Amino acid sequence: MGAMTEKADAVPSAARRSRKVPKTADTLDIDFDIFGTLLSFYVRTVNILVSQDLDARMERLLLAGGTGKIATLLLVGANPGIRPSVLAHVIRKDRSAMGKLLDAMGGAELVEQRVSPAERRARELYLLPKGEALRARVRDVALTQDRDFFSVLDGGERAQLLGLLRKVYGRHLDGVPDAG
Amino acid sequence: MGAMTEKADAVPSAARRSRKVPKTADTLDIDFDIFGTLLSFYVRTVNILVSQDLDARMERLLLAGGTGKIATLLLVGANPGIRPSVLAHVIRKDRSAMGKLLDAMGGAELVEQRVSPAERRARELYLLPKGEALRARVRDVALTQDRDFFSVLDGGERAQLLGLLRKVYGRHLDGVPDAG
DNA sequence: GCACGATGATGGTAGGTGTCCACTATCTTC
DNA sequence: GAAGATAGTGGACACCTACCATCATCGTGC
Repeated sequence: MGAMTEKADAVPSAARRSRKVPKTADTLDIDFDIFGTLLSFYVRTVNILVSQDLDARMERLLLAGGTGKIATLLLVGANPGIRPSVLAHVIRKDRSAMGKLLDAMGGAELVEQRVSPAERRARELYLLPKGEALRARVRDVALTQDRDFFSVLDGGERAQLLGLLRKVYGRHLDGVPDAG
Repeated sequence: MGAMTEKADAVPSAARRSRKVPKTADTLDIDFDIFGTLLSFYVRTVNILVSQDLDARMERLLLAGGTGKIATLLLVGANPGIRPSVLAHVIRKDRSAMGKLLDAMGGAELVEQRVSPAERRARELYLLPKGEALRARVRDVALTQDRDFFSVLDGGERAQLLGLLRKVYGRHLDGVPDAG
């Protein structure tokens, strides 16, 4: 394909590979109106794009879906004993949905729940050996995907974007440390 | 509540209002591991937060859900005659899902589809009077919500975030103009 | 002029996700 | 000891995404 809308890049994302560009209409003269200024539109659409790309790369590791599975592996791995309610809070997931995901991951022998000796209502979460093994691989893929997907940004821009998103996240989520 | 995790802000977001902070566990000493450096995690979580806030503000205007409803109103309004396939592409939505949303919006007398005289396979989209009226109100709410939600950022930071997200968006979506 | 491949839209389906609520066990406060 | 709050569980429901098959239409090549 000529120089038209093709974009040179080394790593095709999942969105790029799927045939999405309409062929018999010009998509280059769209008037975005205020959309061009809405952060929420861009956050949403970039999220869709990065999620599809990440899911495509993870699908052989994680097999089935499970929004929050990656986050759970990584955060439980880094915080053995973390509670479902804390995990749900940090990743902004409904508590009962969190419980269901943990049940599924327990069934897959990735995570186990133990009653907290400090408080018998609460559970502590720990990775099982299969979970530890998967965590290592998920970590590698996640880091690589993040680097590749956002490679259009140079190092300084990447740090800027991270800082700004963290600032927004920190502002809207109570009781969460400044991550990093 | 003391100075603990309460954050001073003028406009409580939907996420802030819902009781999400675990009460009997410390959430401030979480080790984010690599998550603290993953743009994808922040993009995803900020998206959840901003979507919930936006949905809360829009719910009386839009009544039922409809991911893409806001985008459709604004983009069809700004581009009368736009095609479903183009719209789907720009907002990264499955074409058949786009069609279903348009059917629902047609049923609500917000949007109409006309066979394109240029190509009878294609449809052109136009807002109906109810859609135009709703568009005006949705626009106001969207602009206000965006300003309030991202108010932790100053003007320069906001412009930075917008520029960086646009750059990522433009890189991963073929055939889309630099919005703005 | 016709066959074939491509395109735009439509309809159907399956699976996954998010949200909310009721309930139980447990803990704290009065 | 009662009452209210908390952590977790289970169920229900609505919504969303993704994919595929199908049809009408269009463009291209022979």
